[in-house]
Amino acid sequence: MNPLKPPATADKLIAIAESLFAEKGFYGVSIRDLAEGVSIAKSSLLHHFPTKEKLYGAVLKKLADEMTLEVKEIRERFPDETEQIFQFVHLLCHNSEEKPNRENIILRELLDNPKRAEKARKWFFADYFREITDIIRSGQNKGAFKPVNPEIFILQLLGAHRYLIISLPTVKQFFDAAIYNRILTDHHVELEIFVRERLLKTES
Amino acid sequence: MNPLKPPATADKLIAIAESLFAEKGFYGVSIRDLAEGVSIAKSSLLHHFPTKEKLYGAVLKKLADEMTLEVKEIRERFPDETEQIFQFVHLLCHNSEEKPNRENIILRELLDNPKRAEKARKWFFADYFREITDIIRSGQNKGAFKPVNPEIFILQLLGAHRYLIISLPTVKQFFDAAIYNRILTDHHVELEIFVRERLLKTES
DNA sequence: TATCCTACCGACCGATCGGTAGACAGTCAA
DNA sequence: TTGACTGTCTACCGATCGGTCGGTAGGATA
Repeated sequence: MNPLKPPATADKLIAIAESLFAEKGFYGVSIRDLAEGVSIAKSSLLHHFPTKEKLYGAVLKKLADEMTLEVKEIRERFPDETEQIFQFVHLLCHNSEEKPNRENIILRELLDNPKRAEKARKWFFADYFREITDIIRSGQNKGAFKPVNPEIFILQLLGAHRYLIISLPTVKQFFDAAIYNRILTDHHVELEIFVRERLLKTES
Repeated sequence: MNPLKPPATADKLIAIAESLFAEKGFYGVSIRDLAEGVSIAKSSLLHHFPTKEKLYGAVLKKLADEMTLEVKEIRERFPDETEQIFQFVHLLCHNSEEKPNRENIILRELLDNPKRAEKARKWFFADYFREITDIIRSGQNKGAFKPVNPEIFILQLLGAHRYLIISLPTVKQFFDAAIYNRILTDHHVELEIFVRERLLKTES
């Protein structure tokens, strides 16, 4: 709780929870598994996070905060919206290699959220989604982007990326082994082409 | 088991299982829930499907068979690959309204499959995926399609669609209520534009 | 010294999990 | 009429679930 010197145990719990929830989903992981993952007793886990739901929420919040910050940094560092959107595509592809758990957890949350929404759970990724669509709106206001629906465009862009990422372990058998290493780079190029053709008004 | 006169109970179990697994995932549904859903005792369910896994597998097989058949019918009915791929996009959007459970189950299976693959589980949607990518390869052989990677192209197309569909319940708050009814049609149009720009060699 | 707080523990709780065993009624063929 | 088979039931099993309980060690405060 103390932001100056946070106890390492809570952070370790969030880390192992991110990994296990990504792999098996909320119901597929027990708090016993999580406690054993950081070598403490189950009741000690419940001292830090009084319910399993609270720990899951902490994982979502940490992910959402990180991702929102990344987009905000792009918007501050690059003044041009065209540059911003290509940096965002680069960020997507980069993070899928560096932090592969993210895509799994986000998709699981999208699948489960409507059911949990009854309990007045907030959607943790609302700020993140708003930041990205704001890039589109800003570029459209300056006349640089075509008048696509920002939300639909971003959902299709995120979907084209995330679906491929989570499918790779399953469908990689369909790819020739020789070209398998090029899939991610080819995919990255395809996403950039998609952005260029559907969003940019001027061809370079 | 008897194909001539299948007992209605097994079919009802598959139907309720499709609905509940789509909503809550494999671990989020108990065989008690499923049995109660068709008003029989839990042990009666286990008479028809000796394990929960077997029932889940039956659901996946039924979905995969239906979807593969739909694509095959398109390929038989329309000789032109360009027509086939647009019919396929239409099928995607149409089924998301008619059979909304499908997208959820398929995405959950993609998320969980790598873990279950250790048990030598086959991937039920392999034929389906092969049928669609074959459309691309066939069109490329005839010179009608650009030389995109068929698997990457289809994964991006499926992803752009399915991700938006499963996101809608969560993100619809971001859409203006007045245009909410137009989302699915706008999305359909965008998918067609994506296919036209990335796949077709000739512009109409 | 006395008190409080944080982090942790083992033991235990009621509920539910997937799955088994055995009985019973209906159907149908020998 | 008998016997096999099918579909259903109640009762039960050991294991595990998320969570509570009382208590302890140690450091900070007074």
